Amino acid sequence: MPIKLTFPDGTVNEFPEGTSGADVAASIGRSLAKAAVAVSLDGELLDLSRVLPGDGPFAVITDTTDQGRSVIRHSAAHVLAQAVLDLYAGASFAIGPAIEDGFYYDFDIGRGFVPDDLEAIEARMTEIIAEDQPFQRDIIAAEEAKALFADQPFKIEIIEGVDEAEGAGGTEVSVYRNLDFVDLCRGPHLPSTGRIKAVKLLRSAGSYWRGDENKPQLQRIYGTAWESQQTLTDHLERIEQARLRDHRRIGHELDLFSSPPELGPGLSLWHPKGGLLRKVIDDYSRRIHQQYGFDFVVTPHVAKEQLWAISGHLDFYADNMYPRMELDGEEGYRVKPMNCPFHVLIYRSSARSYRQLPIRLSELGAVYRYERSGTLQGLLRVRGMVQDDSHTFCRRDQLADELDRHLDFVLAMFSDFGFDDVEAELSTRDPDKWMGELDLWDEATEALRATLDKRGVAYEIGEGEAAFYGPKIDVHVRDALGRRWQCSTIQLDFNFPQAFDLDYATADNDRARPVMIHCAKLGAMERFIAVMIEHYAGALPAWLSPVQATVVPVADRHDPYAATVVERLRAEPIRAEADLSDESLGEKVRRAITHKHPAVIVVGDRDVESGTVGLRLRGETEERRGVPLADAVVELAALCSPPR
RNA sequence: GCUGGCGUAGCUCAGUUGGUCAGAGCAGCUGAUUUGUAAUCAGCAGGUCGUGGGUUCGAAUCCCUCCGCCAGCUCCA
Repeated sequence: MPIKLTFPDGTVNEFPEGTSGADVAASIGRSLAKAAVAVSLDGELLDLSRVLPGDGPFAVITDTTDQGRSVIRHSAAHVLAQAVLDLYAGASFAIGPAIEDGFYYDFDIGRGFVPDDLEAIEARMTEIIAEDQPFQRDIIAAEEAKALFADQPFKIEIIEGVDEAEGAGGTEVSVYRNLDFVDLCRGPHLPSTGRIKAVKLLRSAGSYWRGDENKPQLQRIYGTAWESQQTLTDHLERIEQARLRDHRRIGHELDLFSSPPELGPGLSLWHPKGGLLRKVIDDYSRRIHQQYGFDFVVTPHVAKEQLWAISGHLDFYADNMYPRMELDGEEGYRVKPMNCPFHVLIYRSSARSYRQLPIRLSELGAVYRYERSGTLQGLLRVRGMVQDDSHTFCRRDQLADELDRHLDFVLAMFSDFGFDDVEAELSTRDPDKWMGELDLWDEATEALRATLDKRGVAYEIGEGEAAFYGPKIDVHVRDALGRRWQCSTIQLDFNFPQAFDLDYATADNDRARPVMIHCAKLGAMERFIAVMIEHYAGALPAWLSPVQATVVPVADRHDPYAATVVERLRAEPIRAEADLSDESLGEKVRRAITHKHPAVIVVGDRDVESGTVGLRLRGETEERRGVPLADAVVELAALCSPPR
């Protein structure tokens, strides 16, 4: 019986029974057949050589698509495992998927891999690829597979766990062979190893079996594979570009902050330029919080340990808190890892009425968390940070509107900072770990979903990912290099109102419990600034630049005029500085440009005479001479004005 | 915390069978230069080669400890 395939263009084509994906690709065109790495039938990816089992929507997966590359990388992972098993007697192998931009495979060879190992492995992989070994798919009984992998404990565990993702399911499992190497795998794979045109091993690192730190530690090798040497080279170039944008590097070059070893890991010092940047962001933050109806509060850095017991932090967060401080004749104190208990105490400081709600308490609060040493990462993960934190207390009937307001706020804020590409994750109730009322959870989760839909934000659902005390939305921004960073979180909290027995008087003069929304907008200032630096490669938007204009006199005799220009700009106010150092003009211009100053203003004889300046904005390769000072001021004022 | 890597002047780095190996560029300081848009010239100064042990006639170079940093795992703003 012929099979009917629906092509991506909507046409339905008939093929005789026994037709393979490769046959179909060849019937469409030679170049397509050449670029094909797999096919998809009814949403399922199949090897090119597989006989198509039935009708359905059909597409050829080519090697330049994400899906195609993932097939290449998956096959490369197999070749990696093959090479490691060849080279290291007694090695066991675990799992090896394709990941974004590459692949990895986890092994146990009784020790770690060192760089020389990677070199040897990559050389062996190159041989296997040159041999162009065909990948061959087999379905075998689970019992047979267990015999086949008798000396491979991780594979046995996968088979016994009938892990579909690894090709095991029920009584049968699929395996892929090339030469004498065989691996459990769902597929699909390239027709042969020779189709891996470019591969490179990048690094090794420890990883835990099943991602569980209580299970054995394996050695993971990361690599990347591409359809051509050129795309591999381009990828490596992108990695290098990312390295050049590293906020630690740029932060030092622009003299924004430092983290000297004497200070302690995860702590940072903000130098004058960085301090100014912080101030600009703080000022902005206060303005927009005010516009969205938040009130400002200030709370201390430490509190009695008992407070953290009531809040539940000692039960659930103690591992991330700095240890107790002993004081003579007093109970212990703890440094705050969060601001919530304080804001709750402020709410509770007087009797609340339904008329007062919602109450939105906001604070740029410095918090300290004892993060495990291995997790620290520049300013992206620190132990001391300032959060733009808020806690909103509202009635249940106000919840949907409040959530919508919070999300609107967050989106407006990111947009002001130049991040328009945002994605969210909606975390829902963990059926085994939750507290409170079921219908409130459902209502709140629906409200979160509705506001995401209303604002048109793309989101994924993290089923069961919510903390026990409430569902949440995490908002991620995508930077110029396509990397995703989590910044905001909008989180319902059903625990605090109960733990602190919060209430308000209803219209009927009953007592009701308020709902609480915890929200960090930019998140941690340290992280957000790091993300911005990498996003903009240090060239921050003018309104954020610590120095907005550098005035360069051509010769000493122009210094007084330069000072006048600076004064005029500062009156705007524009953050301007004159460079009166004993350097050549070219050097001063270069210095201003490499320090990413948004505007360079050069003044010489002609400017002094006619009240003009030479203006060169960031990104412009040519200067504009003879611009009247007044015009330049207007232009720069517009350029440098904050969005709110 | 775990695995691997790294740690030489403020910064970027050279220094590989352990024996003038303590160097370069940039930054800094001093002097000269007064310049019209991405590096003016010269001189000077600057490091107990992360820390503490050990091996050796001799260690930046080999071994161990600790500290810090980087990549990843786990976790997460």
